[in-house]
Amino acid sequence: MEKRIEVLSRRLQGYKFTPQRRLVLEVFLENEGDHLSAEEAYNLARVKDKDIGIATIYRTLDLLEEVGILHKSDFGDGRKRYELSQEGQDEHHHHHLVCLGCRRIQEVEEDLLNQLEGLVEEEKGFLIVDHRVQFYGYCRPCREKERG
Amino acid sequence: MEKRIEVLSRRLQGYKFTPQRRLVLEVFLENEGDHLSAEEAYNLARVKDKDIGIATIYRTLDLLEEVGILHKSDFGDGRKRYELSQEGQDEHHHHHLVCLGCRRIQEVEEDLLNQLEGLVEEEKGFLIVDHRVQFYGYCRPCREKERG
DNA sequence: ATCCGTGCAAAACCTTTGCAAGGCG
DNA sequence: CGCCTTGCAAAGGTTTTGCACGGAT
Repeated sequence: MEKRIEVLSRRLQGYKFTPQRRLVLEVFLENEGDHLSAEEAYNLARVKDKDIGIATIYRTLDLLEEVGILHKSDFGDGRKRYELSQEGQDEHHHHHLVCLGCRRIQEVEEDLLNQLEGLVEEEKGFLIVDHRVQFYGYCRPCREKERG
Repeated sequence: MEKRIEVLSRRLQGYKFTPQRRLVLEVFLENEGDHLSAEEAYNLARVKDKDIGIATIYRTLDLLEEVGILHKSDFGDGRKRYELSQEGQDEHHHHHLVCLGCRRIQEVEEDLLNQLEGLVEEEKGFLIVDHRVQFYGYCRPCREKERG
């Protein structure tokens, strides 16, 4: 954990690695795989530093996204969400499963969209630089609970 | 146009077909294919009725979505957008091209996602009931302007 | 008279910004 | 000192809500 924080913090060259910024980073490392909203990150951070401000959270999220540590998403629930960027991933292939039951978000790895993208570029002359794919439905636990 | 309005208005059974609601419907019919935000719809509606209120627009958009006349989307630009639902379309297959240059949104018809959806359901046990696919990039006019 | 729908203004919600104070080289 | 960062509070942008008025049944 210490090691990972240290490695990630190197991307903050030119910016100070303040206790608050470190704290936000910790929160995301401790909740890896989660897609946290600013408020959620704020609440988690406040457990360790009750004086941290929400504005600092927003500013830190912006910063961490700018340097590529976090990735911002929007699932249409009225707030932006952030997740730890996967190392070595080219930042372009994100598929999310948004459960309409529990609102949990999981990821899918496959990228079968490439052929579709090729078609679109060819037919529409539209140069694709990013895409967003979200599936809405019900995850296995929610489906089982429903049946139960 | 009159005919289409009359047909669509039948879906409002149980609700009054007021002049304001009719006006909002007209705006969407006259701008078919566009993805209008509440404010845009408001401005277009005000041309014909300068006294219409923004709250009425919001309430009407909700209502028209509820009865299936409009479809709501969120392209991550901080406001919800509405488009006329396509007749006979099962409301499930929307692909959008969001131009990062001019912010115009166009649609793609193909649905090559079915196979991907099948895979997801099989592997993750996630029952998909809707999806959102958005491509971000540059449309042909913007690319040509760039080159010029 | 009763509903429902409207317009206005206020509130709500998430996010950003201004600013004075703090931290640290 | 000078610069960056912080926390607070205020402001901003979008959407929702409370409320009294008004029109239609």
